[in-house]
Amino acid sequence: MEIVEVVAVKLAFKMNQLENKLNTKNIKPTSMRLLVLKQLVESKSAVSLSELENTFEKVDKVTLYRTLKTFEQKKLIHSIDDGSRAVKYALCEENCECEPEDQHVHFHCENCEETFCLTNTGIPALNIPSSFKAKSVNMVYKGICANCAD
Amino acid sequence: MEIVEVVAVKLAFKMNQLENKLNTKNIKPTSMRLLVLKQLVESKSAVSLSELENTFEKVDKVTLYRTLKTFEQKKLIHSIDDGSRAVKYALCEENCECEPEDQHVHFHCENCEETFCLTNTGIPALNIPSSFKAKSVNMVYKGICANCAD
DNA sequence: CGATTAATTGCAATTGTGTTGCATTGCTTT
DNA sequence: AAAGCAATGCAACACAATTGCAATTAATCG
Repeated sequence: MEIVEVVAVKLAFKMNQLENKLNTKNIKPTSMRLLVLKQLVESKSAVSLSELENTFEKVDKVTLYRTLKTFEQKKLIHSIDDGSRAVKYALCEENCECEPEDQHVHFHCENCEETFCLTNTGIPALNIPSSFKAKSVNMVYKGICANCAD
Repeated sequence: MEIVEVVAVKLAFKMNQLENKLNTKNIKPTSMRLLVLKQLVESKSAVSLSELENTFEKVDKVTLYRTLKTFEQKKLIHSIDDGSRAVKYALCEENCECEPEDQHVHFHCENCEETFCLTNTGIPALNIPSSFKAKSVNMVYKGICANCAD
């Protein structure tokens, strides 16, 4: 088997994984959506709509916007309000239902402006007054990230 | 002493308190700022710039914007990113330095859109990876508030 | 007090994100 | 192939945040 074929097979396999991810969440896997998902999988930090727009210069902003909305609604990704003007998005963990107990802490770097999922740091359950009925929670630290420190 | 005089004295006293608050934080107490501060003191929930704009129809939005920025910088008020499009502002507690240990949890109602300070619920210290240097933290619950429940 | 300087406020205009409506494309089903 | 529906692209809009500059007000000094 030629090298190129191997690569092609690996790519196909990868694409298949992405397709499965979409199917699992009941999202019809169009090529557009596969592309966006691929970008999200590969990115080390959360991305905003405009960042995504820059990645694929050819693609319309509104399409990306609606793609993200669909992904979020189907609980494939979650949105993060990091205090910057733009909402960021990142992949959910396996089996995430976006309930408070599924959610984790985020960190927003004031220097490079990137936002990271601290997936290992869950958000602790707090005793807020019982008259408030919480459905979700957003917890974001701001400061200097590992890459920008020193 | 006439009733009106008593009221006048009380008002003067109140204004004096507000003026003190500004002086303590090294903010020159202009009449504009006193007015905005008064509004902030009286409001039961956090306010956005546009809400403030509606309260004083005569006042320019930019003035209010800069007033809030000044207040925030001098740590008289803190800003809250509640996931709505607009940033909200609320008075700081006495002696607040806006460090993570001074900060408290907020609650944003998805029904009435109001945002409340849960001043009694501090934000717990978490163990985030030590490579991240946190300077501040924003924690907001979303759901249905006490007034909107039922 | 009047004149000079600095700080504050108001107005006009711009940027950027998020959003909707509608036309067009492309896929599915029969 | 035709009809129907979902997805995409284009244009336009809504609104928060922000900047630059002019006008006003407050503070300082002679």
